[in-house]
Amino acid sequence: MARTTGSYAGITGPKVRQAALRLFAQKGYAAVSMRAIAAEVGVQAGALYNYTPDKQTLLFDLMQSHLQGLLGSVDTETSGDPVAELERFVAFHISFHADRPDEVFIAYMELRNLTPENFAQIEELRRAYEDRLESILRRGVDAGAFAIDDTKITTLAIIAMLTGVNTWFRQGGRLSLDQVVAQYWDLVRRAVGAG
Amino acid sequence: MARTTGSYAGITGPKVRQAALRLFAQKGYAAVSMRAIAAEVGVQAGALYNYTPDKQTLLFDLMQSHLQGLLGSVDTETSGDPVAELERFVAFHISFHADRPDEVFIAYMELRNLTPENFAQIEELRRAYEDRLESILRRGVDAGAFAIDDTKITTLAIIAMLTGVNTWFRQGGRLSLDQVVAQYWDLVRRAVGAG
DNA sequence: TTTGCTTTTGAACGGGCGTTCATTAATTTG
DNA sequence: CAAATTAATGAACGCCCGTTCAAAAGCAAA
Repeated sequence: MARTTGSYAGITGPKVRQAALRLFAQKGYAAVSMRAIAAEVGVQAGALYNYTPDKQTLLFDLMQSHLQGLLGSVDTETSGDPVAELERFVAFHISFHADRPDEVFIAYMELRNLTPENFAQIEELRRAYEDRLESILRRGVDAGAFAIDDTKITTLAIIAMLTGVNTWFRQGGRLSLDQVVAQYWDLVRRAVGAG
Repeated sequence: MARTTGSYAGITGPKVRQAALRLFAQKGYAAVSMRAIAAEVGVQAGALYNYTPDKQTLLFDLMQSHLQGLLGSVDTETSGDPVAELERFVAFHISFHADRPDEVFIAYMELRNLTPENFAQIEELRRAYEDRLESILRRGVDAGAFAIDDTKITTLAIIAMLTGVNTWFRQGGRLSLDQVVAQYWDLVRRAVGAG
């Protein structure tokens, strides 16, 4: 046998990414073999190399896509109202992450499985995202809207708190996403001393 | 060769645990071989099986010890002053975790590498710890000291925020541990509406 | 219908994996 | 000093790993 009936790169390619995403999130990068990914796609291991040069790049591409999507979706315009901007950020972060649990899990858990060069690139994207939040906080402090000692620490604290939602939130659970967002906005709003 | 000069179970045993701890934290459970742990200890792979029945149990024991230490060290007495109890909890959590970065990392990152039975046991310990915080929050709400909508969510949000310290805090960095504790206590105190 | 391109197979490569165990050396016990 | 116990070796077990590649089959264009 060789090429199989109905096989197209435009179909198999995305399937490979989806299978890798699911399995990496579920079992971890190191615990997932290329043969396991291939089995999930319904193909032999060798065929995966039509879609990625190697396993490491497959991981890196998944992380990079996720973070680029995150950076591309977060609001960047300044309204002059830091409180409103912060509220928007909180709602955006929780919603975006809740929609992509596997991507988020991988982006946080598999950093140590990146080569140093790939790690540096991913870290840069993450830092750029954190900077978006810190910029809101700084402008809020300057405007007298927030009472914060250290914007860097507060940035990291808020992001850790918000990302933590993904460890327990499930669609269809006790609380709707809107309710969760409202709860966390309450916590964040008061933590930064706004209102 | 066989038994080596100066070899004692009381020395090799802890070495095995330390090596596994360090390597699991650095590279991840699945990416660390028994041979790599043995090399770190300075022994052949077969000798490890004098100290653990298998690799899985080695991981489980590390997690269990950590969480039992956590539960055994957290303050359990109720003072009647929920604000003071919460402040104590924040300081304890940050300090205890800052002293044990490898244990914390493993306890959060390697959950998916536990067998279902082992996972259930670890989860029970974690939940018991979370319950300590939630109990403080509930008593504070009852006493009118805190303004919180949902104590369960607030518990998870606070723990995620505090544990996040471990992703960036390093001894000898820009901030001392006391400064970090003070910053986070500010954030938490205001988030729960105390003072 | 032939040609050329795309896609996959399946075998093979060298190597590492967790674990077991007979053997042996170091140490303690009597 | 002899016997018993402890702690390690090192080879072996069967198996899985990431990756490569010649060969073959499906498909599109002429």
